[in-house]
Amino acid sequence: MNNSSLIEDLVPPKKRMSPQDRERQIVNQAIQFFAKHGFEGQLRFLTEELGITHTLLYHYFPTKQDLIDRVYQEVVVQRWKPEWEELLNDPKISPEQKLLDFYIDYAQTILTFDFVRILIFSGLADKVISDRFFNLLQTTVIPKLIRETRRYCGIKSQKKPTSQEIEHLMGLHGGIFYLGIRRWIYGPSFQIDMSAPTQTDNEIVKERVTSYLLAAQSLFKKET
Amino acid sequence: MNNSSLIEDLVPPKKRMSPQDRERQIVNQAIQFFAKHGFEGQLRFLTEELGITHTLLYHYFPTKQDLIDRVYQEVVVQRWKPEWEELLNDPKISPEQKLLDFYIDYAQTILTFDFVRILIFSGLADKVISDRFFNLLQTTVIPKLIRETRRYCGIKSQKKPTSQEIEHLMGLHGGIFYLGIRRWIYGPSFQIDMSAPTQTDNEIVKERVTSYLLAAQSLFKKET
DNA sequence: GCTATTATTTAGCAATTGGTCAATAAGTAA
DNA sequence: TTACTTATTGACCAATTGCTAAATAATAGC
Repeated sequence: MNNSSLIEDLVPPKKRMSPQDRERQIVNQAIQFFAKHGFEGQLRFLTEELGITHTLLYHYFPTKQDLIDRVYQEVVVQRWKPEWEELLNDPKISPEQKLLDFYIDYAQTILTFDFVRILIFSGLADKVISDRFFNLLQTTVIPKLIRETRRYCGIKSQKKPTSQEIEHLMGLHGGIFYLGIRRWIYGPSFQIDMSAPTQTDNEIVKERVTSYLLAAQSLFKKET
Repeated sequence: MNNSSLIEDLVPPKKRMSPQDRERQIVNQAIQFFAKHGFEGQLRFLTEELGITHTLLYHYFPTKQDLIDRVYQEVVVQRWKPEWEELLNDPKISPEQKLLDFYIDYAQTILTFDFVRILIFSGLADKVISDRFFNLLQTTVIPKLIRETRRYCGIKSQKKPTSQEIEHLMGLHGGIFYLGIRRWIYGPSFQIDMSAPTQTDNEIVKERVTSYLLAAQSLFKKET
């Protein structure tokens, strides 16, 4: 009963919360919840974790889809960085440095538990959010990445990317995304022996980008 | 009513089927069904597709889990080819040819709608089947692939694979698996422009393996 | 045709699940 | 204290879902 007891301070306050705080709390928990269980997870379990009744959840999000849409927004849409395009257009940076800087930041941004799993859950189900994300990729950074690859290889062509160039880039792209799949979907069963010294994500990304450029040179230099 | 009419022959017979045929029919449909909707798909919809009552399904598979286990077996476990190990141990084949032959057949084997999606669904959920599959990978082909990579690079070391070697291989492995993710999970939204000439899967795999070996040489030759 | 077997269906149950509505009680301003 | 707003809850609902038991009907063997 005594709200000022020390023990009570360790427990999240059960009193009335301001709508903003409560909504924030719900969304944060929902992100972790849906990333873990998928969008078919039962809302009653989510509210159980939150320590509220499921009725209160419906007060903030009238339908389950409303909550899902909000989670999509926060996890995927808002995570896209417009500065990636600026970086790739910066004339003061060399092609290899651009690719490296981009993929290191890209990897750090998307290789998280909630992003990887929610993107995959979306792809398996309605594809709404994965579509939007990949549209961004295809229309913005991919053409620039290929332009920089050509520049690195000393190719002058202004033609639109060939399927071979895109596929080669997808090899790199997939190799990096696969880090997230191993870590957040397959889980600990597919981890490398941890007793030996392991590389950091940045080191791994760097080696993949370097390998990509090296192979690009030998694949494309004969052309034009 | 006339069972011998030509039209009837085009429609699957609705009569009593032998237990073996019926079971086969159920399993085949269940594979496609679970691959499409995940393991939370409702059995009533599956039986609807089959044109039978859901009660009959329970006659053949007493619980849903029994059916799921059977699907796992057919799609993932039985798809593993023991001859992959033989191929990689064949002394008459060059390292690059081995890697190429292996990954071309591996890609053809696993880059299917049902395999890719069921493996991912499993990884997102209980991980039972993805664990088993990756254990096979880690204990059988991966060490051999790295041994052949070393041989290709002219490295004599007998030490167990380093994390750098494994990670480099994972770059290739992920790049190939990503083909399946793009095709069967993200779907048509992330397909390359089809108006231009595209590469076949075999051509793509070949270029990735070649790139992998080329990069391996420059990554590892300085050692030992 | 007759009968025994069994593939298949009809009817239904208990638990679950997304969602509703009126009642309650914690703050706030007077 | 009192009145008022509203965050929060308890009780409930219709549809769904994995699963069961008894009834039905198609087939094979005699």
